[in-house]
Amino acid sequence: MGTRAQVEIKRIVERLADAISEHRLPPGARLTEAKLVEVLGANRNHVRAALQKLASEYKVVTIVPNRGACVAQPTIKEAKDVFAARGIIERSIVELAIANLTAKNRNRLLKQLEKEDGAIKRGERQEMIRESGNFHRVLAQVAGNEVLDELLAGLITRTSLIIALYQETPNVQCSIEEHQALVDAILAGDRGQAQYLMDEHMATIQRYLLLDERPGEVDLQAALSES
Amino acid sequence: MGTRAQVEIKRIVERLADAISEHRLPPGARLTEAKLVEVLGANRNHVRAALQKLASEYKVVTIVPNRGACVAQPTIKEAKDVFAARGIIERSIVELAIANLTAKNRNRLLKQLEKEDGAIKRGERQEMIRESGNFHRVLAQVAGNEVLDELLAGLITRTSLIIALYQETPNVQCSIEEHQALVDAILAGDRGQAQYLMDEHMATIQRYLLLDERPGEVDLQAALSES
DNA sequence: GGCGATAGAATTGCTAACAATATTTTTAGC
DNA sequence: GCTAAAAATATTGTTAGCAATTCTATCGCC
Repeated sequence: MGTRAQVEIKRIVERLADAISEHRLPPGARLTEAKLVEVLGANRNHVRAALQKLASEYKVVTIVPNRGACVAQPTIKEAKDVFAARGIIERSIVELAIANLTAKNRNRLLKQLEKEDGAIKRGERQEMIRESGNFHRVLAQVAGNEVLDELLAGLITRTSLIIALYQETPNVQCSIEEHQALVDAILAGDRGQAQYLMDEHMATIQRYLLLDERPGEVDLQAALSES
Repeated sequence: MGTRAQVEIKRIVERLADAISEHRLPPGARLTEAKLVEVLGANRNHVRAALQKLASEYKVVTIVPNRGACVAQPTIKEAKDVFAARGIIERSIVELAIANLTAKNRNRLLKQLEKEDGAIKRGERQEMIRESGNFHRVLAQVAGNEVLDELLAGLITRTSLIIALYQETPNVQCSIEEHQALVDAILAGDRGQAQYLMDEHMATIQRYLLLDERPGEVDLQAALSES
C-alpha cells in the first residue's frame, strides 16, 4: 500500500489506540465510520483499514459484520491471559535490560521517571496514564529486543483497555513509586530484586481489578428466577 | 468488515503464511497482486488486505510503496530477537502446560507426537514441517493461555521464514526425538527438566543457522576491490 | 395500550473504473 | 555499438458510487 495511506492509517490507529488507552473511549463505545471520518478528517477507506487493524492485531476493537465497530469488552479469561502474558514478557525484559545497561540507557530510564514525575506534579491525568505506559516501553527499548518491545506494546494497549473495563476505583494504572524502585534495582544490577519488583508491580495493578466474577454474559434466567 | 471478506482474507493469509513456513515461497520471492489473484482465485482487494496483514502483523512480507510485495528477508538482528522472544514464551508455556495437565491435554500431546511420527515415516517433507510447527501450537493450547498461543503462532511463522533464509543445511526444523523427550518430561511433571529440554530445543534449531556474519547489505566496494 | 409488520433511513460492504508510479522496451543520437 | 531519452507496458494506489444489511420510526391490528 502506498506510503501515504500507510502513514495515514497508522495515524488513525494511534489516535484511536491512545484514546482507548487513556480511557477517553470507554469499552463498548460505538465507532461509526462516518463519525470517525468527520472527526479525524480522514478517508473512509483509511478509517476502515485502521479499524480492521485495531480489531485483528490489537484486539481493542470488536467488529460485528454489517453492524460496525465498537471498543472491545474483553472477557475475564482474556483479561487474565493478557496479564499473564504481559507479566512473562515484562519479567524477561527486566532481565535483558540489566544485561544491556549502558550510560545512554541509564539516562533514558532516569529521564522517563522525570517525565512521569512532571506529569503527576502538573496533575495532567491523561499525560500520567500515557507516560506510565511509556515507562514500560522505554524499559523494553533498553532491553534491546525489538520483537519483545512490539509484543509488549500491544499488550500494554490491551491492558489499558482491561483496566478501563474492570477497575473498581478510578485510579491511575501504575504508581510512580514502584517505577522508581524498579529503576533503582535495575541500575544497581540487582536482577532478583528487579524481577521481584516487576512481579509485584504487575500484581498490584491486577489487585485493583474485579477479575473474580463475570459481569458480562449473565444468565438472565438464573439471575431473575427468585425475584 | 463483512464476515465473508474476513474469512476470505484469512484464507489467503493462511495460504501464504503456510507457503512461506513450508519453504515453498523463498525469502525475497515477489508476490504480484495479479498473480495471486489468478492463482488463489481471489478478489484483488482481498489479496491486498492479506498482504497488508502479512506485512504489518506477521512481518513475513515486505511491501515497498508502488513496487509491490515480496517475501521478507529479516536481518540477523531481527532473527536473533525473534528467537529470543520465542524462547522466552516457549519456556513459560512449558511451565503453564505442566500446571494445566488434564487427561484430555495429555492425550492431545501424545496424538500430536503420533502425527509427527506418521509424517516422518511417510516421508512427507512439507507435512513434517507443518506438524513440527503444530507441536508447539498444541503445547501452547495445552498451556491454556490464548494470548500466548497467538503470540507464539506469529513467532513460529517468523521463525520458519528465518530458517529458510539462514539455514546452512537443508534440514528440517525440529527433531521428533526432542519433542518426544519434552513431552515425556511434561507428562512426568518435571518442570526443571522440561524447561531445560525446551531451552536446548530452541538452541539446537539456532545452532544450524548462520547468524554470525551478515550476508545482506554487503559492501560492494569492499567485496570487489581486490578482484 | 401492547405487539408485530412494513417502509424509510442510516450504516456498512463491495466492486470496478480511474490515476499514479515504476519497469521495460523502443528509438534516436553520438 | 553504446548511452540516454522517451514511449509503452505493467503494476500498484485511490476513489466514488452502488449494493446489501441492519436499525428506527411509523402504522395497522389484536
